[in-house]
Amino acid sequence: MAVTLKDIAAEAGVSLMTVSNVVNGKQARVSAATRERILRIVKDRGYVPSASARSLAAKSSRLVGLLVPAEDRTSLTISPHTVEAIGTLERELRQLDYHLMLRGIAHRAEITEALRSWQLDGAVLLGFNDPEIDRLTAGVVGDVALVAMDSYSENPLALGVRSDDFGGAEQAVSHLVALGHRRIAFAGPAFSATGVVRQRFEGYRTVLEANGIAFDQSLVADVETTHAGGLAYGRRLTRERPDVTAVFTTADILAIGLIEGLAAEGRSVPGDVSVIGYDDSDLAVYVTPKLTTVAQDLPDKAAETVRLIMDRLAGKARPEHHTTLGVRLIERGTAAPPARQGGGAAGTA
Amino acid sequence: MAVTLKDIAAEAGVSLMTVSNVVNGKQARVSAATRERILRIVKDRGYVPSASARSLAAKSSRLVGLLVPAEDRTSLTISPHTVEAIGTLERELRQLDYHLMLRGIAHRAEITEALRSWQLDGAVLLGFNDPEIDRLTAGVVGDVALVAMDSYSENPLALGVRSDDFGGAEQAVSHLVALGHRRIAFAGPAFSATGVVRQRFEGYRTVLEANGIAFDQSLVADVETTHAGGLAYGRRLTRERPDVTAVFTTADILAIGLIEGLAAEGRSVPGDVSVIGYDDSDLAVYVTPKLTTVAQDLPDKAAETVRLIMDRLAGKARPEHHTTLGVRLIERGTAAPPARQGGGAAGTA
DNA sequence: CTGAAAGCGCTTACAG
DNA sequence: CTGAAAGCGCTTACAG
Repeated sequence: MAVTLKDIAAEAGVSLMTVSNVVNGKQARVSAATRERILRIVKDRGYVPSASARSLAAKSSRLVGLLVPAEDRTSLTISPHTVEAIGTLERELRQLDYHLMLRGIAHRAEITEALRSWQLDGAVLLGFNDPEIDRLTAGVVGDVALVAMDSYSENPLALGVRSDDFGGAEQAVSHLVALGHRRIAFAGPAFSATGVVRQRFEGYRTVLEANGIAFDQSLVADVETTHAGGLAYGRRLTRERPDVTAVFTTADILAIGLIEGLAAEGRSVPGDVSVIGYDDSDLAVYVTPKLTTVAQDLPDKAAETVRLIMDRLAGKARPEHHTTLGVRLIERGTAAPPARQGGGAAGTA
Repeated sequence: MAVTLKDIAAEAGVSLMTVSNVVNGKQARVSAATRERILRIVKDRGYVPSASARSLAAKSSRLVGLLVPAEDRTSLTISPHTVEAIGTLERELRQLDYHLMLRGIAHRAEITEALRSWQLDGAVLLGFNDPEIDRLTAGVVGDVALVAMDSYSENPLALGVRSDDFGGAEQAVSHLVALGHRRIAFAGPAFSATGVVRQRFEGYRTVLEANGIAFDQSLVADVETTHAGGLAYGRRLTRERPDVTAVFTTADILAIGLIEGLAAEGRSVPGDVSVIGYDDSDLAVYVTPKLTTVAQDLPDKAAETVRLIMDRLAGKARPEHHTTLGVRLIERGTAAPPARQGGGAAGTA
């Protein structure tokens, strides 16, 4: 078997405890000489502490879960925009000597199971919507340090970290208005009373109002956050609302599909229609023209998430409010003045 | 604290052991009546077994590591093409009641550490290159069930699962030759004697030879697998080798950058130059024209990876050979006959 | 500054 | 079919 604390203790001629203290860096409790000798042996023998023994004996597992919704027999849907978060989460945790367990959640009970079975110190909820988070009770999550990314739930059991979705929408739509657009559509997935998409919608509506543009419910489109969703919407929009000169979307991928759908109907971007995306994913610069979009700092969001978890673990009080990170509009090539507004592109070039 | 085996045993009036047997489904050892009674209580009390206690006592942790190379202070580089694999890996494992631990590896010693500290039953190596895998010794990895994805290493310590890279290149380059191309470049990252890129290169070279096309070393370009890498290469290629009419690339992202670089120099795809990508990532259909590319079945690869690990855990003999999965060329819009070959596009339209 | 004891929640032989 | 004992490798009080 692998070498254990006992082996090291025997070789060093000290007790288990002393080795344990040294390994865990409780310096004050061991003389420098002893410490160095033990560290030598630990290194020579290639001792690696047993995490399961440690979790069992201590109250801490040094394990954080990354919980992601998943259909039962289905793979995790990891959107391109969450991938980046995963990598950063892992790094931040690794640097603090924590480990990341990735777990798909098909039923709510699996949250409890994941948390309890591995005695997770904390967990981040990625991709759950607000109603799901609202429903979390102490019975389900115990008192694990929980952080929900992109949540607007007021459930005190799960701290929220998100970016300024309302402000992002404001920036995007203001930009469109400043360019001269008046008939601006909103395209995103169905939303409820709360959540990321709702916030962006409110930002959109607020800017319209502030600029004296009447809100038109028929300009709000329920579009799935996929390329196909955007594409279908682009065609539909051309047929049903050729008067629309700009669209604010809730995701780059949707915006890119939209642009293709528009093109399929002979309408160019930004010549005939301006389009603004959201996320500033890598994709945004791979397409032509490059996408004007709202950028959020994912690494920053992930780092903040880890910080919140660590604060909670360190026994700090729960913060009063959610954490909101800034966003900014990245102007590229898909938003322009409504020069040739209306009609198809075919005869206008 | 949470409810334990002991609590259940007490409530059911049986021994710890009996509950343990029931929970672990060792049916033969407990009467049906007792079993049902225990199961009831387990459910009512919401008992969740402690994974750390179990790993400590048993020889199995039911934990599989996903080890990914990572610079020290850097996030994991999760290429879009590996993301899909992660999701599928998680699902397959979850269905078998295993868990996935995601771990970035900065130094080789961290592999040992990850494996030993959590007593991982198995691990998949994702994104390591062949020389790194060659260097793995029993001292580093013990006898954990190890599977390296996309590896051509002959190291018996890490079984390999990959797709038919040689064949994929053959299909792509044959297609180009059939279209009438003779000056076909190869663009991919630097490669050594073995590995994925080397295989694709050999496939490329083999097809050229089979068709009586002299191999030209100056047509083999060392290009980083990024959009920027492809873009720079596109510009360079136009200036230095305007006679090239087709490029076979080792990644979609590189191909997309290449197309943009070509366009920046006034050359169109596929009008002036044909381009074939690799991976059939989502990206491939987001760009215009849609990318002709070689598709590999990532979910299948992930499933096969899990199967190999489980076989090893079940004590089956190590397979004789690596597992190789099929690939296929997806013809879309970036490969066409070399109609207007040579020169820039500006005056040829 | 260092140590002996108890215990974390399980499973593994081994008895009956 | 069921149980009492030992032990997995640690940490946590508590003594000295």
